[in-house]
This record gives sequence, C-alpha cells and structure tokens, in this order.
Amino acid sequence: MGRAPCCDKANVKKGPWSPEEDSKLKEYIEKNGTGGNWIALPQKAGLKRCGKSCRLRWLNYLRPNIKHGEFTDEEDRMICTLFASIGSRWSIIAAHLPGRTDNDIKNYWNTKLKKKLMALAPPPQRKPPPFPSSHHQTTNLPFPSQSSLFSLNKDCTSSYYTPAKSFTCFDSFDQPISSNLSTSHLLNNNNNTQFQTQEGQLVSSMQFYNPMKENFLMFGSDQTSCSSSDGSCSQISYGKEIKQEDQVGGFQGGGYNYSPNGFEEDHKLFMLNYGCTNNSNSTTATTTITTGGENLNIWTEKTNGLFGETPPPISHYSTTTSTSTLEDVKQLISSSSVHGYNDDNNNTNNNFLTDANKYYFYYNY
DNA sequence: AAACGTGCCAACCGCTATTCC
DNA sequence: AGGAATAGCGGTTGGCACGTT
Repeated sequence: MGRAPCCDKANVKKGPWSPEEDSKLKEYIEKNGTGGNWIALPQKAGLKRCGKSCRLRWLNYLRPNIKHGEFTDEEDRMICTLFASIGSRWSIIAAHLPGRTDNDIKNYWNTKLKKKLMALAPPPQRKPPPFPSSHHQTTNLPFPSQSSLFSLNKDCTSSYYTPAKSFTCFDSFDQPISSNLSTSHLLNNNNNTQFQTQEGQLVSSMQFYNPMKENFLMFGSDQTSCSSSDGSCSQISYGKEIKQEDQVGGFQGGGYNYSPNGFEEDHKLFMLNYGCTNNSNSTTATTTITTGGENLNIWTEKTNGLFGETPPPISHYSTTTSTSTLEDVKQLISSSSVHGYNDDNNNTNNNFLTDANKYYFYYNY
C-alpha cells in the first residue's frame, strides 16, 4: 500500500503557472512566509495547486535573487568542478552558485554544458584486445555469458565488441554499492531495475557499480538519454584513488565478475569505462582488468569511445578554493584517449595505467 | 505553408530523508 | 519506537519555440 497523496489530485491544477497564480503565491509568501508547511500553503494562499508545485514554483522561479539567463564561464567552471567532484548532486552544486537553482543547473548541464565538454574530447584510437579469458570469470555468480552482453563485430579495419544492449547501467543505478553489501544483496535486490540482454536474460543493474555516486565524472550515457541530433554520446568516468595498500583483484564490468589469480573474492576492483554512440557503427566499451594496481588485461571496443580519464585527486575539486579552470576540465576530457589505447592484446603493459590506476573504484563484498 | 525534428526548460513524478506526533 | 506527514532531491516528461525539409 502506497502513501496517501499529498493533495487531492483531482482538484489540483497542473501545468504552467499563470501570472495571477504567480502573484498570489509571491504575495502570500512575502507576507506570511511559507510557514514551514508547503502542503497547507496553497489553500491559505487561495491557490488550487499542490504544495509541492508551489514550493517548486517559488524556489525555481519566484523567490528573490533568482538569476536567469546565460551562465558565465566562471559558473561553467564551477559546475564542471563540482560535478567532477560530487556528481549530479544538483542541489549542492546550486548552493555554490548564488541565484541559480538546482533545476536550472541540471537543465543547463543536460542540454548544453555536457555537450560542450563532450565536443572537446577527441575520439581515441585503439584496437580491441581479447575478451577476458574464461578462467577469470567467477563461477559463483550468475552473470550472463559474454555473448549475451557483447557480440564481436568485425569491419574492414578492426574488430570490436558491441554491447548487445546499450548499457544504461551507469545512469540507472539508484544506489551505490556500499562496502558492506553481500553478494546476495547485489544479485537479489528487487528494487533495482534490470535490463534484458540480447538473449533475454535479465540482469540486475546492481551488478554494476554506480560511479556517479562515488565521485566519478561521466559524460554522456546510453542512447536513450542522448539528446544530441546524431544520438552520439560518450562518457568518461573518474574514479577515486585506491590506496597502495588496498588489495584489489578482479573486476566487474559488463555484467561480469572476473577474478584474477591469487586474489581473494572479497575485494573486487571494478573499472569499466563505457562510451557509446548511437551512430550505427560506433559503439564503444572499454574495460580494464587490473590486480593490485597492475594491469592484467584490457579489452576495448570500437574506436569512437572515450576511455576513462585520470582525474585530479578529489581535493583538487575543492569547492571553496578551487583553482581548477574550465581548461582543466576540458583537458581531462580531451586527454582521455591517451590512456585508452593499448597495443598489446595480451596486455601486460603496465605503463598503460601509470596514472589511471590511481583512480580505480572498487568495493568489497 | 505544412510537417517534422530538435532544443530547451518548466513542471511533474517518484523516491528517500527528515521531522513530527 | 514506529508510522505518518512533509520536505527535498534528482530523473523524466510535456509542450512550446524555432529551425529544417
């Protein structure tokens, strides 16, 4: 049984606010304040609106000192910096931009700024290494087979894996994997959305980590949320630093869990950078397998994707004394191709991760 | 000129967190 | 302590404006 609605939906007006409603609300709040009770406010103010709607209208449009119009470079910079640091916590970001609302910033990011930054990232050049060998796959977890998630494609110049389904995993997660989650929780949490593989297998999104919630910077997403005209999108993931002493082994990506030799299962390193475009021939997925900071293998799909970038330490994104510039952020994006290429299919090239390996994200279970 | 596509943004929805009783 | 009410948040949607075909 769900909660009772906050208002009588049938007798509540929805849609755009009229100037009369605006002035009623404004007048009432300026005279009486909100009284700390938005639910009761519309009735007192003589409005046929839901309290939530009134609150939103006030906060996003009517309250004093709201700034509308173009974002400045300084604001761009601040948004990028904060997004890199804390992800899509718009209310927190808005708190650092006087006069801007979270809604404003969110819209601005989704419609303009993200594209602006993505446009600065050149397509990386790389070739696909082999898919991780089967002995790396853990057997105790019902992850789907490789072919259910990826199909190997070949064109005149390269071969690459195409995700059988656009991975919306990064975006659809609604909770991060916490350090104390059990495996069964990961796999059986019914509250989490699932996606279906080409083979019809349902995969819980909880099999993936949500980097956005854990100080990862990502640009772009799956095709459904791409709004650019050509449907192109890509993403860059920033992780947080793994300490030298952290034991890490295995990885999870694309619905798989891999367990490199010699490491216990209770420490999982996951580093999946997945970029996609909706251009028919441009889908990219990139996964790096590492263990203890040493790169074991890498497989990379297609050429248009953007490999995960090495971010500055989180402290770099200080919200109060930020010295980063928009150029810094641009540079982070544009240099993202550098780490993504590895010429060695059997890949034991440790140089690859000289910087990137500082920024893995990981979890325990 | 009409139809269609795209970008934008205000507003809504559903969820979690917090407060209140 | 626990359930209900409310606040707050982030993702998504609807619809308008404008551009393109």
